Amino acid sequence: MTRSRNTDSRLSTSDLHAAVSLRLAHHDYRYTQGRRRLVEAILAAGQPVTLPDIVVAAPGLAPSSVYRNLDVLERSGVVNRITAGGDHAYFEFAEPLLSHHHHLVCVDCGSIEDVYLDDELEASVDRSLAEVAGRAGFTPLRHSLDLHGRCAGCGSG
Amino acid sequence: MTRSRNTDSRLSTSDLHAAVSLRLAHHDYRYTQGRRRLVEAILAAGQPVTLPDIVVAAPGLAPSSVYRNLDVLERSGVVNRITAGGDHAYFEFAEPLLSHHHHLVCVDCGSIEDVYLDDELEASVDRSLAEVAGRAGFTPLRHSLDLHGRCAGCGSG
DNA sequence: GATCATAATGAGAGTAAGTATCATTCGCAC
DNA sequence: GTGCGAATGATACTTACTCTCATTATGATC
Repeated sequence: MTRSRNTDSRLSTSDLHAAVSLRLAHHDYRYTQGRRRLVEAILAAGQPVTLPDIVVAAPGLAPSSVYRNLDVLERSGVVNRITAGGDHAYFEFAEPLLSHHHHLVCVDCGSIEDVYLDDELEASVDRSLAEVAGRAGFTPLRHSLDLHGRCAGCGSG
Repeated sequence: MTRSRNTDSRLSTSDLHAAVSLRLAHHDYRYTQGRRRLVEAILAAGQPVTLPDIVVAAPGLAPSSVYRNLDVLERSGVVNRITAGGDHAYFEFAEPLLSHHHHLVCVDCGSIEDVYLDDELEASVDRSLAEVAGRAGFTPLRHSLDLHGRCAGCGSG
């Protein structure tokens, strides 16, 4: 298990709840018990999770509510949806609740791990993307840079 | 409509068919009439397309066969599947049938446009990704660098 | 703390992208 | 031309996700 900046970049639980509450309030959403438990399930995972992951980790949560609330959290900028091609979408905290990072996506098992690149490269990427976006009349919101391959568990087969 | 290197980076139709035929043969697949028409529909689009795009453009093709054949083409390295979160997956020719590029993904309408970055930046990205992949015991196959935002048609709203 | 308007919940029905099935047809080798 | 295995395509199926709606929780106001 590689130790990444992931662990360090997390807010404390109380800070996280405060930040989430603020963002939900800004969109006129309530921070209910179910949403709090959902946020804690994602926090506890420490990596991108699918709906089944969440329901297993927090059996009291109804799948339909989890789907609905993941949508609410995404709309409020609390959570990002990662659609990497597997059966399920993955969810993780959005910036700046989790600092800017990218993903190692395993083409075999579908697992997703967070990785961090140095700021200089990120800046170059943003500059280049801004340039090509400008040419296309495209308004950038965020970029995603994922590495697809085989995770340590699945081997290089 | 922005003019990109997209148009220039395409092979001629006959070269494309030859390359596809080779790749299919290498995987013991036949290059049938239906697969040929599918390839031509993707070529004619000149950008990533969904299954409905293909079926509309080539009404003679049966959806079930198109799905199956897109799978065959993906397995043979002819086509890449892009899952960007919309309702449908997008398909386009894989490298080197189409030269290495990235995507502008519209968060409103879901459309995907190809863009090209300079080789120096690509090299830096690859170096950095190789480094973090190595630390995680991850075997890289390819990277995807997509810019999410709003396309010229959807505005900055 | 009680009341109330409104939002959230959750069980289940519904939707639709994509896959599996299988009898028929096609393509290639001989 | 014959024959065998692969490809086709209509259809049934699977399943991730969404919608519905009666019930319940939430937070503001008194």
